[in-house]
Amino acid sequence: MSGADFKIGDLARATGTKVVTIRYYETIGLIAPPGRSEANYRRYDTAALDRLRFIRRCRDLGFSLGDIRELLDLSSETERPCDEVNQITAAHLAEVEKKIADLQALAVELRRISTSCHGGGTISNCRILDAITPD
Amino acid sequence: MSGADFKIGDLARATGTKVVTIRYYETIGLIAPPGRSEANYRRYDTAALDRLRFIRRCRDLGFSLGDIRELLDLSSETERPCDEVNQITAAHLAEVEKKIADLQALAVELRRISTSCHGGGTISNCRILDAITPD
DNA sequence: CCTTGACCCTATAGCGACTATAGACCGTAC
DNA sequence: GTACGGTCTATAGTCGCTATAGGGTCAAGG
Repeated sequence: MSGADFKIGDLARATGTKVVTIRYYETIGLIAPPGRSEANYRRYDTAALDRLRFIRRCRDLGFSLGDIRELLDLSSETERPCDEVNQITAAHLAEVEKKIADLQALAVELRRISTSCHGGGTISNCRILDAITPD
Repeated sequence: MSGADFKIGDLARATGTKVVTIRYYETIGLIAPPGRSEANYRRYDTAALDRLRFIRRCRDLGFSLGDIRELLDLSSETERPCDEVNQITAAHLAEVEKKIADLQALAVELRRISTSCHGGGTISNCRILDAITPD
């Protein structure tokens, strides 16, 4: 069935996650403690691989571990309405868009500040520090 | 000279910084420990106010406390070349621009994922979860 | 004079999402 | 047998705060 049998390092390579991070996900209960080998090594099956891949993908999309926990919980309650998933996604998108807007405003200011330096001067007549200084 | 005499709460209000944050800046050595009143209250002068205002402004511009420390150190070494200030600013700008690009790529994906939901379904046939799931 | 309330003090722990370190065990190739 | 890479646990550190507990100080009002 869920045939293959991975050590934590295999899982790490297969998902692009660091070994310590996988163990961290276990300690916070995001993934279940797997079985152990004779030598007390963690042994994962393909279900664990799929779950971790999903988690990684969500992290790449910028979801928080809290969001991911909700998405994983929802994904197993097949009768709940899909709307809840969409709400999480939409809220996250809104956050990302806000962050972009904030950073763009920041970049405008930083460019203005940066161009105020025309090189060669000393700190004592530094235009950048003037530009940063309030008033 | 540096006439006025502020309690920490006054400084907080004047700069839009929380009291605990000011004390935190003191513990990490970003601002110097000020004098104390009879009752052991911190007492700040206008130089401290200016320094904290500068720090706040830099934080609003997204500089790390490490960067701010360097900027403050540089600002007192009046004979050093201004280039070092510009380098810090330029590096920060580059980071901000990279973050914007990353977030924009993310937003594109999230919008694609979000529009795959057409409402009313249940988790079992949720297109969003499909869209997030790798492969 | 006493109480109330707003302010101040220190010390410590917690947040998110890891990352780093120390010290030990396991398993295979030479 | 020993060197190397992988695994184990436990603990502390990162960044920039924020929260909590348990006090002391001070001015105004009753």
